[in-house]
Amino acid sequence: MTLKSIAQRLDVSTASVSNAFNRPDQLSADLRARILKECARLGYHGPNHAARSLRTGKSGIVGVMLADSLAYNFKDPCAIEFMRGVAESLDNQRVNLLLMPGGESSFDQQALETIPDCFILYGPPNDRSVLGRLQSQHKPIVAVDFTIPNHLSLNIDNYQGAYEAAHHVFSKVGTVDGTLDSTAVAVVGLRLLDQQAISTIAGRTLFEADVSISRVRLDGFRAAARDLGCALPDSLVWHTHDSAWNDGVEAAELALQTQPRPRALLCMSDQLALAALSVARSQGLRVPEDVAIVGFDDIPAAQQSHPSLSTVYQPSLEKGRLAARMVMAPDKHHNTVLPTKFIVRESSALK
Amino acid sequence: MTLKSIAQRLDVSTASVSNAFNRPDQLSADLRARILKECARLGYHGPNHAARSLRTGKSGIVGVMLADSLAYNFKDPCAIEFMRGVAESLDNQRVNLLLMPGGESSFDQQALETIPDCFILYGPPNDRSVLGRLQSQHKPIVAVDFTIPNHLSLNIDNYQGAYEAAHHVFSKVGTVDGTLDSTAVAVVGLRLLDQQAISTIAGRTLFEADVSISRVRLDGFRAAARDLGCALPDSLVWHTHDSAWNDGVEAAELALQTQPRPRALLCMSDQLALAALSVARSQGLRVPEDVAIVGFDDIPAAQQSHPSLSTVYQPSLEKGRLAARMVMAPDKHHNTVLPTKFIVRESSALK
DNA sequence: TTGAAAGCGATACCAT
DNA sequence: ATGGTATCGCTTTCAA
Repeated sequence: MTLKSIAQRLDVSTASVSNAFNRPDQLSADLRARILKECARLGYHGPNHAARSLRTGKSGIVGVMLADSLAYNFKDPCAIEFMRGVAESLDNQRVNLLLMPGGESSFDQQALETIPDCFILYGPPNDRSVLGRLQSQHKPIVAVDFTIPNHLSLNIDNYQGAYEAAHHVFSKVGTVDGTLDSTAVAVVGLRLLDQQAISTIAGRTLFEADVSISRVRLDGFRAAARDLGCALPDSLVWHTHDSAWNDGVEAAELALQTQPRPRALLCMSDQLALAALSVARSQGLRVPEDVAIVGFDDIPAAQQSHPSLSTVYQPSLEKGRLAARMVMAPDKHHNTVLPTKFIVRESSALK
Repeated sequence: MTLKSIAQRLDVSTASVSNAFNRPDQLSADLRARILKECARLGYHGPNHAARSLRTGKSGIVGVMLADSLAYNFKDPCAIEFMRGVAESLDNQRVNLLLMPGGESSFDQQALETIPDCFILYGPPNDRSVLGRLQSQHKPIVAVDFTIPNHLSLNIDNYQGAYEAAHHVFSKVGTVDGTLDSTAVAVVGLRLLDQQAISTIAGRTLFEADVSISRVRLDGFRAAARDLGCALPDSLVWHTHDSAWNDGVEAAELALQTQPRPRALLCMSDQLALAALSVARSQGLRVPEDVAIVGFDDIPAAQQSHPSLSTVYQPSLEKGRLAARMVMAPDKHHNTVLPTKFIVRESSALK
């Protein structure tokens, strides 16, 4: 069943059949009705996507490229909220969404990259080469949570959120009996270094702030400490590669092993913080009395945990919605930074 | 940059360039290396997907059609786990995934349906007409959580899980002082009727068991009650249209309003049960002492709630993995029913 | 091993 | 308002 065969059967031109589907104003209502009716009867359900796309150069699909594998992102509550926001905006515009992994890409994968009309990049793709490829297509691109020169970007105010969180924590536990305590606060960081292993950042080279949101968060932490006259030694800042439960557990165990034991843990994601919470509990530590714990993101589970988690709220859903709107109408938008907000809950509620 | 222009620049045939990408054995290693190198230099990143797909009739994409909108499914923990499973299997095979909404579809949407090489249908599509359209394409289809004649299907044992859950609940609260109590248990059901409004099923026409997994669960509940000599009156079985928080709250409020108040709530999803939990709490009811609550699915939040939620575990992740494997190799698979298992936790832990 | 050419299914220009 | 036809970029058969 092709458009052509339909045209022959009805003894009209292919153009008319095509127009019946795509440009109702180009033919009489009568003819259009007849064509559409016959198509339904013969089981022709409309133009083939590949052919139409080849001819028009458009696909009606927005590509959402994730930083790494799809499976990983389906485990990340922030990514899920983000995708939900994108889906919501796109649904409204009757546009479709192709999820693309940002890992190493074979030739077959690369062919995929030619499908979408525009791209939302959720974080810098693991495979750095895709960036150049996408740019060479000259299609709209929106970078989320990072920046690409000469393209729209959408970020959140990591610095401010981190600053507020750290300010709160340091002012609670940064001094002991009025004297500065440089061992009071440890950080469970995420992707601060270019390594898989969990370790402190002491003596290592950090990612720069322009490529790593974690680095920005760390800078926020540090600034708050400094402004309060406190210190945040590198030897108390831990790096993890993934935000997965196991990494959080391992890093939290190491962090809480330090002598003297830190009185607070600043975590760079709620997932890490939740894992830390469970480590603290299993070590018989009271939260927040023995150790305060603060997260980042404000995923749904943060409110539901016990104790509930103090954290930095970021508007993941709204970020997704906006990213979709931006990429659909790039000319009507500017680079944007969405606000974040520190939320005090039980896990840091020291008097 | 097209394959043809590359061929001209290098003074070779288009066939050779194509072969360089697709069939290394069809040309000398030297020539291939030269072609690939020049492509990289000139910024040709491989064949255009639409053209290749038009020509070969394959796309390297698996379509995952959800029952309704994408946004709705990104809110459903089961759907997310399922998609994660699919993504995991597909990642391994270097195949890609196109998420497709199963709601009402415009012509543009219908064009999308011609892209994938095969389809996973996660629940019966809201728009019933897509089923016929997909079938007429003669591509592999796997139906998940429902059945299509002459196509592979993958289900879970809803009946057994529901039976176990209800058996547990009725044997705890089904009799009072040794006499049968037909008001002991209410059901918060999901999509039992073809209506949006929340109501009991008394006097209404239920979906049949072959199109509604909820109906199967209800049948399991009923059978367990019957086997224990108890009753499950239609007037205590509530229907909701969505598994969203608000629906759960509303249905639970109505259910708990019945006089005498039910001693247990059998909910058809954990989302509904969690909402019921919160209703019970806000009414000052103790769970499980005043009212026991049981869910279905065993989403992650079920263990984390307080009290933790008794529920029927279903292997959503594994279901996704298997669905992907089935659709990629339909001949090697048969219709499958995955087991479910009732898990007792605190919300029904009556002695 | 390489090249020429047909054709995948649709669109849109240009005639009529 | 309708029809004829070149063309989108690529794959693949067949011949050289």
